[in-house]
Amino acid sequence: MEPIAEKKKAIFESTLELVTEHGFHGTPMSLVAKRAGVAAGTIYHYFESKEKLICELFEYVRKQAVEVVLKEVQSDLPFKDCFFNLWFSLFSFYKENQNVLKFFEQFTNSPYNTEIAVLGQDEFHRLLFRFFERGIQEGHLRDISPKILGVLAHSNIISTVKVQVTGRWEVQDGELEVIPQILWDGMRDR
Amino acid sequence: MEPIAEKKKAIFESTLELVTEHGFHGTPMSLVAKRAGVAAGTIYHYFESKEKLICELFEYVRKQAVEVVLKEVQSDLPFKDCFFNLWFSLFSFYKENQNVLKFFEQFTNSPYNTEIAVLGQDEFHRLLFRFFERGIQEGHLRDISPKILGVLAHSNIISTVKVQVTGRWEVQDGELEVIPQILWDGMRDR
Amino acid sequence: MEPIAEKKKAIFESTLELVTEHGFHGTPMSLVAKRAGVAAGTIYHYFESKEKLICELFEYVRKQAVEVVLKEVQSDLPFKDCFFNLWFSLFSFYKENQNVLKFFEQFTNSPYNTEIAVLGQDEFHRLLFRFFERGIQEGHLRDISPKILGVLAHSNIISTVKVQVTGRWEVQDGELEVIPQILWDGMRDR
Amino acid sequence: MEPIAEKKKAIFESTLELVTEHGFHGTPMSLVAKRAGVAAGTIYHYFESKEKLICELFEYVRKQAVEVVLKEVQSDLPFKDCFFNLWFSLFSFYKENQNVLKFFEQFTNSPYNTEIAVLGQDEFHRLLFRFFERGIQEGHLRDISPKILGVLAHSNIISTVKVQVTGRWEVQDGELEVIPQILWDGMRDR
DNA sequence: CATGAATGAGTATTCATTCAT
DNA sequence: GATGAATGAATACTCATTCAT
Repeated sequence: MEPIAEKKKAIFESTLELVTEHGFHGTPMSLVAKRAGVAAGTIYHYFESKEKLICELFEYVRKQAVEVVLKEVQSDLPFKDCFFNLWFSLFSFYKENQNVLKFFEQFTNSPYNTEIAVLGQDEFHRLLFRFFERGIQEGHLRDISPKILGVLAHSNIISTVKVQVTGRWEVQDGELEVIPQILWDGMRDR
Repeated sequence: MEPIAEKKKAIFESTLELVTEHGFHGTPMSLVAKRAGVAAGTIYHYFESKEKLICELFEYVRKQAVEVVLKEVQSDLPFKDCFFNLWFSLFSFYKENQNVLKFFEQFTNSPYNTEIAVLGQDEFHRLLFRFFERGIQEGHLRDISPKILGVLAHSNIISTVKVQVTGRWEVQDGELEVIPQILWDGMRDR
Repeated sequence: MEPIAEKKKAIFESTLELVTEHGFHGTPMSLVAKRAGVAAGTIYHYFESKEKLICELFEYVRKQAVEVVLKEVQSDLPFKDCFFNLWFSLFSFYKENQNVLKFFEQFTNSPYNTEIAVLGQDEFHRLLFRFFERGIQEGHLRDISPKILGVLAHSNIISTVKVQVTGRWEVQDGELEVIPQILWDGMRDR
Repeated sequence: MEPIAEKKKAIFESTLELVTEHGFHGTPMSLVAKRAGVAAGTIYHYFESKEKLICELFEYVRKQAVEVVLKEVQSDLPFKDCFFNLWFSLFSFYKENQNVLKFFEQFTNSPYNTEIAVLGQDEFHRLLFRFFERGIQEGHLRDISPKILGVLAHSNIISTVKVQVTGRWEVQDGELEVIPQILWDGMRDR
């Protein structure tokens, strides 16, 4: 895989910032170009159209999330440890990359999002679902569709990030650790 | 409270449909007008601008969700029953009004959403948070910020709706009931 | 001549104020209506269209100027006295009705002004020109086209009003009287 | 000073023609573009908005008038000769550029005209007033505010142009020369 | 007579995209 | 590859005018 051209990366970063701040429509190509330090026409050497740019940016950013999941899921630790590690890793990732999170949500609910209409077609969710399948098969989790477990877990993480940011929720000592515990206690087999 | 003018309502419905289908930018006022069966200029008798229309639509739709919550929260049933009733009521509401759900998510992540930047300023969340506060005080739930409990519960419901729709998850017999149970088992005091 | 209906007059006044302040285009009929205290539709009982309203307002206002001229021109005083009286009367009229003056100038240079493309077709200029013709015939003024004398005199008056207002010219004692004197000294026969 | 871009000039010319013919409101940007031979959007590369276009056109055109004045005012001729030269130069300028004259008057009486609310803030009037100040100091003219002398002279010139055009005044032999003479005879010191 | 909701043609402006340099 | 001037289709919004009440 060739390393991403420097300008291409600059365009990605510029787009990410602008879109999370002003939305897709509030982000004209001319602005993307200016902030990336290139000419408007240059963008079209790297991307067919605005739509393609947005979609490729989504792929680009999602890969980062995939890597976070991949690292924890491949570990040899017992399932429960993997589970908690995954929770905290993803939490930290979204917490430290809030514009990535915002971009995901904007994209998901936009008309750009066509391909991924079907859940589980992408690497991120495939990994996630397989992980929860393992948890079921190893007898740690309730025997319910791994899809639902994965989605519940993911939304649990995202909500926690968002409530900390927009909810102005001041986390008390040890309070954060309770949240994945809530999730685990709910999903574990009984 | 005066009843909403017929045309105003038609404009609301038309906007809701179009925006959930094509996004804010993909929804020109001319189309809104045509589908509502009014002239373009007529919209501006009822709404100052497109932005105002979107925001008022949000208020209009949110009220519907508030009523669902209100009904369950005011009941005299024991907390646990309330909890499950609330879960299923909101689930049904979103399931039957999928475009409302989609509109919420689009709006929340759009630049239109300014006022509600702070969680808990609106009636919906106030009710929700108060309900979970009650659960804590009555000793049913873990002693953690009711804000986080409320948000977790809400995202749990929404995710369930979404996974059924976009995840093409075929619910098995009795499988749906497990989900609020997961939530409850996780959050209940121990 | 029937007295002008009260509402019609209110519409005239409202239009005059708004047009002098915001121009023709900056004066929507709805605003005219609101300031006149009538409904938008009511205007169309009195005036065929916006254009007609503007033109009739022009006639209405011009009549006031005509009366000023008429009064001085009909007097039995010697020509020179008439001349100075006319100068001061018109000066006072414009000074005290600055929005009339502004409206005249706006109207004259607007596309509404069609009919009066030819100078001297209207009562105001007819009176003016006849007065200067008398001055020539009586041997007081240079023998040059009375049209040009009339126009020069009128523009002299208007300029004096305008320079006092926009020029922030503080008139010194006796300085104002010099101006018609300048005019007279220039035009008188020699 | 860089030379004005060719397209910018074309836009200026197109605007001048259309505005003098149909007024500001009667001149849509699309027409300006078409007559200038550019695309509608192109105008916005050179001008922020219609308002800016109008205002810059005013500056552009006023410069031409300033140059006419400058040339005559700087001359070493005796004051009286300068006076008559200035009169005829400005007269010719307005006569040959009637749409410039019309544009000036439209602009002056429009809501676009904000800055120049105060007389004498602009180069044109500064030059004019200084010239008449000289005439007073050299003892040629009556000792009255040079502002009023300047404005009277200017309006005298403009009126002459207008009366020739709209008044359908056929100038007789030697008749035109009388007009600046009238002005001079009125203003000269006695 | 009076109202003001409704109309819809008209317009300034934006912005994704192209292409000559 | 890179530029940015030029394009023109698309769209939010205004406002003169009408007409049912």
